Amino acid sequence: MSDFSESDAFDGASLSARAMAARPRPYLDGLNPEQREAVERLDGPVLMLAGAGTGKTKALTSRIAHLLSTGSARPDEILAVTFTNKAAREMKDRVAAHLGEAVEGMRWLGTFHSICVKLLRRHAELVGLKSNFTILDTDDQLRLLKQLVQAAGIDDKRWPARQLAGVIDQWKNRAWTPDRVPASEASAYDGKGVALYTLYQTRLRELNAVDFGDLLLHMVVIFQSHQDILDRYQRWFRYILVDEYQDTNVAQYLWLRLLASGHRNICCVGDDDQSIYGWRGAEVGNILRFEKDFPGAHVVRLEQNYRSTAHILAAASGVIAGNKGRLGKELWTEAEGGEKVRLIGHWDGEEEARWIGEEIDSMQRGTRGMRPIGLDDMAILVRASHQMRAFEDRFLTIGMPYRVIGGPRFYERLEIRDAMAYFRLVVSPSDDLAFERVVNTPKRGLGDKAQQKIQMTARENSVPLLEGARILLEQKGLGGKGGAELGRFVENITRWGRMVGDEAISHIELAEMILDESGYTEMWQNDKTPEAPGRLENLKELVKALEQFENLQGFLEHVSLIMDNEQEEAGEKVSIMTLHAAKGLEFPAVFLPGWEDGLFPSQRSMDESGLKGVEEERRLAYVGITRAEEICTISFAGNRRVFGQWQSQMPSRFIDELPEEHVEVLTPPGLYGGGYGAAGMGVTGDIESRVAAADGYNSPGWRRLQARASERPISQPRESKSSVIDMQANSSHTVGERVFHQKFGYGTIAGIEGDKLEIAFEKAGVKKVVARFVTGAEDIPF
DNA sequence: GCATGCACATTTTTT
DNA sequence: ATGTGCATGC
Repeated sequence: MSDFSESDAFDGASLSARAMAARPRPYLDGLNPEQREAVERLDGPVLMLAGAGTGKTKALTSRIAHLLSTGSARPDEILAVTFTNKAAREMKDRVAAHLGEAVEGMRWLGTFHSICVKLLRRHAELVGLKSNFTILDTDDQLRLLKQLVQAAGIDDKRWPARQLAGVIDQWKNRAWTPDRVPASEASAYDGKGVALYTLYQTRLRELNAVDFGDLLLHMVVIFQSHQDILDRYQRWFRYILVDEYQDTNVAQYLWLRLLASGHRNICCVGDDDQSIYGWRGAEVGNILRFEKDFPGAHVVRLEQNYRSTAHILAAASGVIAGNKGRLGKELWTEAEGGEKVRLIGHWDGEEEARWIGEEIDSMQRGTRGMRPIGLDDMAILVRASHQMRAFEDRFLTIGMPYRVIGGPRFYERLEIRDAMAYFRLVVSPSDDLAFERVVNTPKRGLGDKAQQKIQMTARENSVPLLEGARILLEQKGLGGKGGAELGRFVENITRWGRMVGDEAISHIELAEMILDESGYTEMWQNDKTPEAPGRLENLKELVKALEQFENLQGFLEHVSLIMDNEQEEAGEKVSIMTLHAAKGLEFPAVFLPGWEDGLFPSQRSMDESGLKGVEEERRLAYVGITRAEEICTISFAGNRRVFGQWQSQMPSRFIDELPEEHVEVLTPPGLYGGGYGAAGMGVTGDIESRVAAADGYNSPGWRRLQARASERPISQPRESKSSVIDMQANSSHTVGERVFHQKFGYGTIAGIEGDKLEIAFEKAGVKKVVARFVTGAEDIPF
């Protein structure tokens, strides 16, 4: 058991601890034996191997409840780390459900990054920073690196700054400071990687800024070089809990190991079979090595699944069994019955999207004698985001409501970053990155030349850019329109800066004033692109978000780490997302399209990481299948447009790994039956070789699919019926009318069929769209 | 300083 | 196909 000599507070608290322990523990009810073990074994290292849908969060939150109610730790003595804000919030909510207000005391429940910010603000001076350092997002980071690359006289065409950013990130993920980068990396970025990394870190220090990677890295450095500080935290954090341990990188691992090395009361929860972030530095090795790192560790396996049918679990198990070096775990369920995993092949990607659209429609209406499934309970999970396009196009055409999960997040949007840069500059006039971002946005006639002059003046006087601009103007170094505009800009920023602490104006009014008087709002009002109205809407949202903060500084402080302000629009919708984004979610009905070699598993992953790459892709397949509760439909297409070129596709190798007895092969309407030639309209390329490729493919599923399909006549897809254009249709639209569509922008109506409009879009080409998704162009409020 | 055209690449993504 | 980033020309 654990080493209690460390804990001086414990004995004194034992009376209250005993009293606490005597209280009922409702949170233990409803746990299965394994969960209960994971909850009750508080001391010493514990590895909770929690398969998909096995009640991991329940066990984790019950464990926290147990720690608190047995008096083993006070709320602020528990360090509980997650990867995402969403996970942290969920954990907090669920602990609150057990314990009520006590969660508020859990100051150390959060993401790796948010906890490190708190710690680093306390000890910033140890790494040459002030405690009010700013956190750069990836955008700022890239612009900074671009400047350094250019200053070093490097051809950034051959050596893009983006690549350097990647290299540095990977190094930081491995907790390598510039002086610790191993010699084997010397050739990185044309041999100049390490030098530029050094330069970059110096520049960050000058700017009193850190990037995301630094948050962890700096704390590891501080812990490693200041034993006294480490000691303090080792004693303070009496219990450590880590969620999604399989996703930790080296820096995070070192950070945890340092903190846990005293009492070793660390409980890591994870699933090696769901490690899908190797490409961004996660080390599956961390979880595989746990028992070596923490000798005597107790391993608990949660294998009873409460989510999916037996067929779905068997299919997932069948696939993941192909991986080597697993910790070993097999999901099982008490639930009986259920449909087999469904497998279907299509002619091409568009056909696949059309079929899935129809399938969703029929599931929603409860045809085939099944209970209807709501759109919110269905999801399409793709390997790569470009696959989403086919579905979006199709759904817009048939009027199927959908939502895309992931994509650019609120605070990553252009207009939000611009607005934030204005706020940053007003609050801290020395924020050069913010200055650069907005000095010519909206256009103020300040191009490269003018900006270089500002840079030069600032450098000569060793002052920030804003101050440099002021000096330049005093020296009459910039005339004409640009000079006048710059003068107004500098004067405005200064004026707003004085208002920051002013009682007479709220920070919300100030924010509105900044956006209006800078001309930023106006810029978007004059913009006629389809995105403009949305951007104005987002700016309003941003100002609204300010209400929850006392002042601008407080707002800026928080926003840098909380980038997940996903607001949920109402209404039943099918979800479309990547497999990565789906981790942790579940849906009664799941569609897994695009199971073709090269797409999934992705060619790039295989090329770059070989067998390791395939194994990570296989885990992705496992994650995908285990998202489904009742119906899981896997599909692939024989032909797909890849980078604008038609390519014939081989079904994914993972399809062959599905256990046949748990799979039902569906027959697509009129597909392979007539052979390849008959259906090959509009398809370029070598048909013979595709037939040969298909013949060479001998999986049971494929052969059965071909055999069954050949018994059926070829039916035509519905949409290809010749379109009767009815000018008299009872529609509020007329042919020739100019209209606006949220997604496709402006266009002219070319034809009307019932409730569908055929529209020639200016940008997006000719599309058929359901009429209610379209407004008259004049109705758009500009 | 800005608009237009051409080469280019193109997975997955949190903080 | 399609968007991005850069170079060229006005």
